[in-house]
Amino acid sequence: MRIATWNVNSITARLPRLLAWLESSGTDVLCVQETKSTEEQFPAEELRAAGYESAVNATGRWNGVALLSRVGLEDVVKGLPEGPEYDGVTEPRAVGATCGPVRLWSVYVPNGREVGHDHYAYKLRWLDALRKTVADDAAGSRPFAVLGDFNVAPTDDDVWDLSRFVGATHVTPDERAALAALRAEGLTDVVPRPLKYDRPYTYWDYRELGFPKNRGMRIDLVYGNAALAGAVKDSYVDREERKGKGASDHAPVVVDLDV
DNA sequence: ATGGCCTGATCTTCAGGA
Repeated sequence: MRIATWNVNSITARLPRLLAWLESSGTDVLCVQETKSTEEQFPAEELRAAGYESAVNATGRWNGVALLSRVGLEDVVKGLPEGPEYDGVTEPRAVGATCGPVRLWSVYVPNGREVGHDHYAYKLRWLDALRKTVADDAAGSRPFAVLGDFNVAPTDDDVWDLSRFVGATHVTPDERAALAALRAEGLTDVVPRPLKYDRPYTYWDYRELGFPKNRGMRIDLVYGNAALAGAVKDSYVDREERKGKGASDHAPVVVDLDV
């Protein structure tokens, strides 16, 4: 079984590439982030024609997440039950479902903007709400994972030049502690192998030739419980999908499971 | 070549991304 996560940066703009990639990669379940769509705009019919059911949590031009599955889609939960609001709004950043033998969450963790910003405090509260939401499944015996754009680089090796991130979000001790607390519930960081160079970056800024210069970050993560992590046969970053015209600024992270 | 982005909506300008 092949599962994957991909921040597509607009599912409408990415639809041709998304459909082509689903077919070429043979992915069974894809966790999608940044749909930048309403649920009405979401291309569920096109995906259904390609063989995928959709579970969508999306409200408009910002955020938006989905689960696409061709192996079943049951017990859908939209949003974190105890998730915090930002500016009085509960943003669409999480959706969970059971897809055949595995239960998965697709998440888009808040960016944080700047250390000390209200959005940064919101990011930390959001990660704690995620931890509480997944604790039971993380400790359970059914294969389970949280996949998505975590907007945190877990280690110093997960950014292309640490000196460029002094004082910035994504690398602070508090953000990394929030990931550690998530792992402490029983989740393992399933680190993919890079297809090129030595580090498995998943995001490269559109600006300043970030991708050609391999100025990347590993912020799209797969956190699996023991049953899922133990079933991993392979995992890689499909950097080929970051190439060319009409690419997202994130590449898919693929995980092959023997389940 | 010493610069260099992309998206959708508020739409020729902006917020947000990280």
